[in-house]
Amino acid sequence: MSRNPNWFEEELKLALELYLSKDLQWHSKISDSTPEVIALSQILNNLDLAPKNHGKNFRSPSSIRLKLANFKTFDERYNKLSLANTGKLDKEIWEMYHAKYEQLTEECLKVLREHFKGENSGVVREYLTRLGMYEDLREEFLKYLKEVVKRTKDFQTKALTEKNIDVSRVIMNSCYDLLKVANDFNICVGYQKDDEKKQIDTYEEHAGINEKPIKPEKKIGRFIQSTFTELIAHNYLTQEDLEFLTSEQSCRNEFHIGHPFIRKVDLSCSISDQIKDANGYIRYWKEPVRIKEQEYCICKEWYESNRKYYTKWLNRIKVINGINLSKEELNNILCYLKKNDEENVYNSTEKLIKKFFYIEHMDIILEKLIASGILMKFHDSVDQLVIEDYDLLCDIIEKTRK
DNA sequence: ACGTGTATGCCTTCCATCCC
DNA sequence: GGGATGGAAGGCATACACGT
Repeated sequence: MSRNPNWFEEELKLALELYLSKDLQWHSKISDSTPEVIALSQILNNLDLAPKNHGKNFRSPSSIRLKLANFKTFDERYNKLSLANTGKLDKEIWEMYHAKYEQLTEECLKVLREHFKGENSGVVREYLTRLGMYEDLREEFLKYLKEVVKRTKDFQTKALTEKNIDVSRVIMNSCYDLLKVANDFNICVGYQKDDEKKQIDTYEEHAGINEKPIKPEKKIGRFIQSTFTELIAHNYLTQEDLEFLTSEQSCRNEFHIGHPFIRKVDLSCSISDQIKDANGYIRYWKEPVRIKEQEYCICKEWYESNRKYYTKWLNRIKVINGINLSKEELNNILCYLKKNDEENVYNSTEKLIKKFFYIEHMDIILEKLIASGILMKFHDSVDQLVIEDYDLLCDIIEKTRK
């Protein structure tokens, strides 16, 4: 591949302008993805000075960074040499302009007006605006845009407490539209990166009244790994649970998966064969977990359709094994809650503590029932506790029955 | 010299197809 | 229709090449 041409005087002026406009901290953190570096690269690629049919690496962000590093060599603010082998012209341009930034800016504007032939959108426009190519109304506009976004978000928060679900939905959708327009504008003027756009998308799925914005769920595999490790860390699994999880039939019934949830492994032998099924296909994650002095591998064959079964089991384990109560006592509390619910009698923290005065730390137990999703505080009130997951409640009553 | 791009291989996730 | 099976595709870490 032919070598890129040496830097032209005009290009060096633009590079030096960027160099001088930034502080030492900025220089210490630049990379090929720094917006100003990208912008300058795009500008240099669109000067009519650039040779036709130049290679794709012509004045790439990497080369811009290198040129900036070259200027660093001359900079007295750095007490050590940055890069040797700087160009002769680099030195000349540095000597000519490093103490005359205002004059350099004028020169750069002249270069751009005469030689820049490219598009001026996004980061490039921002860069040119900084140099004074355009009047900057952007700053002013962005200030108002920020205020609009802030107020829109306030509306969203208020919509969460709106009692009429249809009204809530209409407000949420309108807010969503507004935020999307603001977001698109921010991206268009290079104020926000493309990947930050996702934050707005989560609002689209918002269901309305009394529900938190829906966050994208962890992928099933990661979800299993993180929550199961949490159970192990809290020592929630009993010997009986472990036997259940190593049984193919039990796991098929409970989780609808085709392999035992966990499989005992022998660390003295190679693990690679122990994570395979009878046909030699890998069905377990290779990193074993340690539970009660025994190593186990976790089944990796989880699909999104299994999530509901696993979550149900997980919540049950968290309540039954995570609340320090006998099954009988837990059953009493849950039956009482169920009965009240059926008779439209409301529950409150105070009332339940009073009723179960003989159980220690009833307040903590109620918090755990809320955390597990069985109960919820209606409109964040401690005075009114309602059943959030009736099925889970009944499921646990069934499991704790004598 | 060093950050970035690319290739590689292993591991994980998910999909298409088969079979009961 | 739904579970079992095989394998494709995706994800990720790592090594290495590249540019200047």
